[in-house]
Amino acid sequence: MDWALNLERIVLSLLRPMEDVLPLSVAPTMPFVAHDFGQTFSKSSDALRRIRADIVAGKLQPGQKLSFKFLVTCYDMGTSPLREALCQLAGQGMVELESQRGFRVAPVSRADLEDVIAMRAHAEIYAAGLSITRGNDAWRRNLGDASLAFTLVAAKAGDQRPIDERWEEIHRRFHFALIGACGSPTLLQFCKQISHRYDRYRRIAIPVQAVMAGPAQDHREITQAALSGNSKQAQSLLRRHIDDMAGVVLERYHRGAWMPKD
Amino acid sequence: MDWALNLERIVLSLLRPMEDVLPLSVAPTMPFVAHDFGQTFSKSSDALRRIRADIVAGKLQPGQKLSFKFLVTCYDMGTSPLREALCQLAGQGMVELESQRGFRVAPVSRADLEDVIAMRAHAEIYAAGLSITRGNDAWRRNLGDASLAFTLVAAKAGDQRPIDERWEEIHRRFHFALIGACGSPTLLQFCKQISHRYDRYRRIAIPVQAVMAGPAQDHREITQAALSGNSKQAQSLLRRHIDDMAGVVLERYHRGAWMPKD
DNA sequence: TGGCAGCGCAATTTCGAAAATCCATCGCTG
DNA sequence: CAGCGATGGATTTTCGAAATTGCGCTGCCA
Repeated sequence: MDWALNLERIVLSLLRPMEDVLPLSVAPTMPFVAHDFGQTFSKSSDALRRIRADIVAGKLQPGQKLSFKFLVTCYDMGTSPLREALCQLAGQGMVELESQRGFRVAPVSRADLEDVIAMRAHAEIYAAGLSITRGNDAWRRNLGDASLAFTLVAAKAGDQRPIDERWEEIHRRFHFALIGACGSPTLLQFCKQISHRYDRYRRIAIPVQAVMAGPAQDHREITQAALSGNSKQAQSLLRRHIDDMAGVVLERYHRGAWMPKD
Repeated sequence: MDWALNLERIVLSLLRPMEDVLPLSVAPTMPFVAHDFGQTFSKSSDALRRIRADIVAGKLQPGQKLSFKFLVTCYDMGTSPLREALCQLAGQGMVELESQRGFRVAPVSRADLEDVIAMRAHAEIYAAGLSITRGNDAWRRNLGDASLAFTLVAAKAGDQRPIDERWEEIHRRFHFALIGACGSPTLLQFCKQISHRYDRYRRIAIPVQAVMAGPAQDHREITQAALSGNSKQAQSLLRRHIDDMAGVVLERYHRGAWMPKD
C-alpha cells in the first residue's frame, strides 16, 4: 500500500466539505469555497449551517428564545434568510416554532433523548446493513479512509481537549461513509437529521475528547467487519457502539439534566 | 354497541383536522377554524398546506418550475410566506431547491418511487409493531373508528369517482391511527413526510376510487389483527397491503411514466 | 382586594422594493 | 464559422418598513 498517496487522498478528502451536512462553522462560508465545489451558497444556507452548528455545540442553549432582534445582530443579516433557516431547522426538530410567538431552540428532555437514540440506532443499523450489501469498491475505499482518518485524530485516554468542529466532522464522516452505499437518499437524509439531534446531546454530555477514545477501536472493528462483507457482525458491532455511547450520554443527562434557558 | 353514539363520535372526529397533516385543501384555512382547534395559522402554514396538497393532487406537476411570479398570483400572498413554505417542503422532499435558481416541484422517477415505497414500508411496518405493543384503550377505540370510517367511504368495485381530499383524509387517518401509539414523535413525523411523497405517486397513478376498493378489506383485517394484539400478523398483513398497492402504482408508473413539465 | 377590559409596547409576520444573480442573446475575435 | 466575453432582461434573494398579533400594565368596577 502506498502510504504517502493514501495519506494525501485522506487529507484531501478531509478538506472537502461533505455537501450540506458537515460544514459546521460559525464563520460564514467563503463564496469562493462554495463555488469551487460546485455549490452556490446563499445567506439562508449559511444561516442554516451556522445556527445548527451553534445549537449542536450548545452555544445556543436548549429552550433558548431565538428572537430576530438577537439573531440579526448575532449573524449579521436580515430577517428573511434567518427565518428561512429557522423554518428548515424546525422541520428537522432542531428548533421549535410556535405560530405568532417566534422560535426557540428545541428543548431537551429524557423522552426526546430516548426517542432520538432509538431512532438513530434503528435507522443507522438498518442503513449499514443495506450499505454493506450494496457497497462497491469506491465505497470500501472511502470507508477505509474515513476510519483511518478517525483513528488519526482519535484522542488518547485522558485527553481533556474539548471536542471541536474538526473532530465532529471526521467522526461524522466515518458514520456516513459506513452507510453511504445504502442506496436510499431518503434514509440517508433521515440519518443526517437524526444524527444532528443526537450529536447535540452527546456534545453537551461529553464535552471533552477523553471519553471518545474507546470509539476509535469500535470504528476499526466495524470497518473490518463491513469491509469483509459480514453485515450481521458489522451491524451488531455498530449496535453495541451506539448503545455504549448512548448509555454514557443518557447517564450523564440523568445526572446533570440541562435546564431550558430563556 | 351503541351504534348512533359511535357514528356520532366518528363523524365528529372526521370533522376535526388531524393537526398539521391532514388539511389538504386549496382554499385558505378559515381563521376561526384555526382558533377553534387551538392552533393559530399564518399565511406561511396556509401556503405550506395548499402547495403540498396541490403537489400531491398533481395540480402542480412533477418538475414544474415554481416561480414566485406564478405563485404570488396563484396563492395571493407575498413572497415571504411562499418562500418559507417552499423551504419546508424542500426539507420534506416535495420540492427541489437549487440555490439562486429557484424552486421546482420534485420530479418523479422510478428510482425515487422505489425509494419512497421501500422507506414507507419499512417505517410504517416498524411503527405499527411498536404501536400495537404499546397502544392503550384510547388508541384501540380510535383505530376502530378510523377503520370503520374508511369502510363507510370505501368505494364499491367499478366506482369511477375521482379520489378527492376527503377520501385522502379518511384513508390517511386510518394509517396514522394504526401507528399512532408507536411512542416516537420522530418516527411519526418521518411516516407523515414519506406518506405525502408516496401519496403523490399513488394519486397520479390511481386517480379513481375503483382500484382502492380492495384496500378496505385489507384495512379491516389489519385492524382486527392489531386490536387483538397480534402484532406479527398485523405487520405481515400491512406489508402485503403496502406491497400490493405499491405494485399497482409501480406498474402504472412504468406504463405511463409522467413527464416533467416546465 | 380581586378580576377584567382597554391600552401601549414589543415581537413576529408580511409586504414591496432594492440588490444580487442567472440566463440568453448578441457582437467581437481568432 | 466557432468560441468567448459582454450586455440586458428576468428571476431570485435580501432588506427595511408597515401591518398584524401577542403580552403586560394600568385603571376601573364589583
